[in-house]
Amino acid sequence: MKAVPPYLQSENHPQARVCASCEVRSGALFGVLDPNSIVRIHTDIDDPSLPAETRIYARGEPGTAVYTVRAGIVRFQRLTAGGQRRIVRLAGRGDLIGQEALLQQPYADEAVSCTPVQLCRIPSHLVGHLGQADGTLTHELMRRWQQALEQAGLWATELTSGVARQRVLKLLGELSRLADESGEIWMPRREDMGAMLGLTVETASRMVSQLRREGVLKSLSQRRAVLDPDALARALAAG
Amino acid sequence: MKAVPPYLQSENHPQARVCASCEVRSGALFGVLDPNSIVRIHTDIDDPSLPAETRIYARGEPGTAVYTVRAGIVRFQRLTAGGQRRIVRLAGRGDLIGQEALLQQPYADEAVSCTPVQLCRIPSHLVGHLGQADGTLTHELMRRWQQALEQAGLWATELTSGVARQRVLKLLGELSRLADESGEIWMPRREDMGAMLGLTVETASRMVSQLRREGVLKSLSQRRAVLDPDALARALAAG
DNA sequence: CGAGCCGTTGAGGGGATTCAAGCTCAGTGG
DNA sequence: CCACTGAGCTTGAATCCCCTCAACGGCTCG
Repeated sequence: MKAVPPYLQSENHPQARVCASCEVRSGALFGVLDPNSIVRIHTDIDDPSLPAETRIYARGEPGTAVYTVRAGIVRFQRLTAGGQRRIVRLAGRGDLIGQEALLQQPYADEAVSCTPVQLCRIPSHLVGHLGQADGTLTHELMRRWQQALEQAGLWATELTSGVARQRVLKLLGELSRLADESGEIWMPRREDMGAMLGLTVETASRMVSQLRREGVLKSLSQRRAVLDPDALARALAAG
Repeated sequence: MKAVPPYLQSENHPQARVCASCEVRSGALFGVLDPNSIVRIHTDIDDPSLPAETRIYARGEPGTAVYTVRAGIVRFQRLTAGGQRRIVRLAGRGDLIGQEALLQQPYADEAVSCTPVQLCRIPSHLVGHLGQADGTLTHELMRRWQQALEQAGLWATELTSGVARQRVLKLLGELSRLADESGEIWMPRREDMGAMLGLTVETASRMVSQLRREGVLKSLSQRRAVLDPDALARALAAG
């Protein structure tokens, strides 16, 4: 039988319930802090809900806060030296974004909501000087960093090479891993798919249309779709 | 006037001098540990020199050690689901590789030496449980993680989109940043260039030959070349 | 209902790939 | 010393895939 974490005992505090649910979803990033820290955090963190296509922070902006994604999908993007936009990876429920703020560094990418999102905004000064902070927290943070690096590698290897059809198929696979429990996936705008895969809007559109005709994909609305996992797997295997 | 770090005082120990030079080059990753830790480390670390094209570790292999690159160039690569090799990024002098070992995780990528390399092999158990370790060390480690993530993003944005000529030019720019003080750069095998840029061997070769004819590049040997920085900049700007 | 954005589809051209053939160069052994 | 060898590099020709340019339709919103 698991003991109730200290910060769940103060249920009267309005922020407590938010953090509780957050704890469930994000793997207890701050569940290891001592009660005093938790009380301080409860009073200072914000949990903004943002509409889709809202910029959370810009690349190069001084990093003042780190965020947990409680719901929705966030994209990280950058501008090429040539001025074109590239999406580097996506973050979903439970992911930590803007960690570089904890190092007093400017944000490395621009972060934009792809869907309506619910965040947890934690001012970086609250986490304090990381050296003095609790060891389990820093360990967890490093785990997050490694996870992000792994993700970046996966995107780089799987989504930037091969023919257009394969790239789109692999992206659909990734999107299904970010899906909520409804089984529906978020469908990016064609321009965003292009920026993720290094393709043009037209090519992305052609591939999606083709897959829809083949029954791999069924559109529910402009931004929602359902996949046929078997058909997807078969199409991927067919090379 | 800077005080002599503790581990430099035991100059009689053979490993001490290696670490001293390592400290200079890698930004004092372990310069912050207390003297006792340093002594322990001196006795247990290894500083292997490996020829080119040697695998340092494999993807998925249990991570038992972290390495500092003291000299040479290391590539991180992975296999696509389709079985083709992709190079995700490069590491050079002063970079830390295989950090995931510190989290008791398997290595995320395969690491292979591109040139003869000198490494510093630090068994992960020496760094101990990161939570209990010195705060400055964990802070420095997190900085390294962020640096790797930034690099990965740069590779993803700059080297995987645009026409082949531009990609090769940008790669040359990156290689010049990894160059030693001689002003010569390491020229990858064409197959490796392809794996870095998502191009075929032939296309990579054509682009290099073209740039050589234009005077952007001059080959000294199979694996060494010198760049004309101005010509490179002009070619990049010409779009 | 017009405006604007987004998605779709078509036609044509261009750039990368594919397939194929020489070439260079370092290493080997006669 | 030099032919032999094999791996890597280069170049050519043909094909194909993706990009570019363009037009059109659907949808939302003022």
